[in-house]
Amino acid sequence: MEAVTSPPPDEPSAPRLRRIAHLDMDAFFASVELLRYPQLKGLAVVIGGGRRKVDELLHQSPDGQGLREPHFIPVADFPLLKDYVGRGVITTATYAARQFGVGSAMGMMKAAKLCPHAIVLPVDFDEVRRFSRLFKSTIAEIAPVMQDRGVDEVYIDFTDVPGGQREGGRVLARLIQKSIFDVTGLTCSIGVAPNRLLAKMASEFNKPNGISIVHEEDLKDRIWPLNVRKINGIGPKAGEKLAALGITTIGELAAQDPQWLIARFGQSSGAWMHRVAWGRDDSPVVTESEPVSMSRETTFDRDLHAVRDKAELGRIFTDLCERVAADLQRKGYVGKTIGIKLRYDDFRIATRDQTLDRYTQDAATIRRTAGLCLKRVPLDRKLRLLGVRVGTLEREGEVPDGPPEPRAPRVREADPHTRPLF
DNA sequence: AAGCAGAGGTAAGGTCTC
DNA sequence: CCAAGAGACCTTACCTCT
Repeated sequence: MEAVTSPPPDEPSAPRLRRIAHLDMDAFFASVELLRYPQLKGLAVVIGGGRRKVDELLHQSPDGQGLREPHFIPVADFPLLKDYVGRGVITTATYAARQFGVGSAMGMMKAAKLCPHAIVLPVDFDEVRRFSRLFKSTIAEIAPVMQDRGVDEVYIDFTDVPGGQREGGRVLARLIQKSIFDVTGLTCSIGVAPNRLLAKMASEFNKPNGISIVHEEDLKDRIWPLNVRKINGIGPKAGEKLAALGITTIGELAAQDPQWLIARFGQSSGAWMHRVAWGRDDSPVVTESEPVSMSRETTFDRDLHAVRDKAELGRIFTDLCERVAADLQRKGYVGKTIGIKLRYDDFRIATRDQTLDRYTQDAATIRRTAGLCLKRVPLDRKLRLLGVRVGTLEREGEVPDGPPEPRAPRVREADPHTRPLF
């Protein structure tokens, strides 16, 4: 038996509890922009969805030569406003702009009306990604079991990290918060709880720059009073359906008979709803995962007609295929299921796909297969969006080679009234 | 010839998230 | 005529094989 040289970081006699953290960067996109352009602090700023034209306009010098710092243009002062921002949406807005009712996913035109003096900035995705990598690597050095959840969010398993048990995780959360601020100058909010589900809700309790600790026994007091929409996975549709059934809070959801929920939401969703309302979730923090699909899609500047705008559509289509192919090649993946997506002028969506008998990352193959998909979809309405997707991905080089028994693709007949157009 | 059950794949649509 | 883009996952239906 060797002598104890230093005290263990956590209470030695206490049982080790599962402690999961959810970390959310505060107003990430806007904060990154403000770091770069501090002169905008306190002003109404809307950050646009990266429409190419907005980007061009803001970075173009007045004489049309070369790139420069973005102009700070109030949205109302855009020349040919509609041409530039007509179909774009706001990614995020600063608090000063939010006061006017401007918010995420709102159309730019609407934002222009609500807050004409707001400054428009294009999203600088490279810069956002740079800060994303920065804060994530900072976390990973302290707590290696970390799961990506988009650019500004992660889950962290505190259970076996030194300090992860102290004060329910508060000590480690503080350390991570401080480290991120030291490295990036950005603040974040952290929730620590027995599982991911509760941690995600907890991280919202004390924003911005806050820490919130939730224990099993807090369920009744702190979770059940919340609206069901606070549950990650209950969106507008399910929220509305629950409301129509007279269920508003998580507590009311928890009070329902599981079978009653299953009868209304299906086996999987119904059972899941009951589980999460009781705060139950044993999903692990997954440190790495493989992509399932890659896609490219674009909304046109104006609605396009399959016949009249055939040439333009064809160019866009080819370009999308080439971009997906380039993405696959750059990231080292091949895929087997080729699909298209289109959105009509009335916003209805149609998708078609076809599974090949061999994996590919080749633009021409993708283009050819996607073209077949396109023939199976009605093209009598104008289109506003076109997308190309490649699914059933495998890492390049690790592909089970060739099909044992190539099966003829089961393809539904194209509508006889629709002609293959491009 | 018809029927059933279960597994696994394919296809289409939908929901949800950031 | 306000309403992006990328990705994951679910449900339902249908097909094939055993």
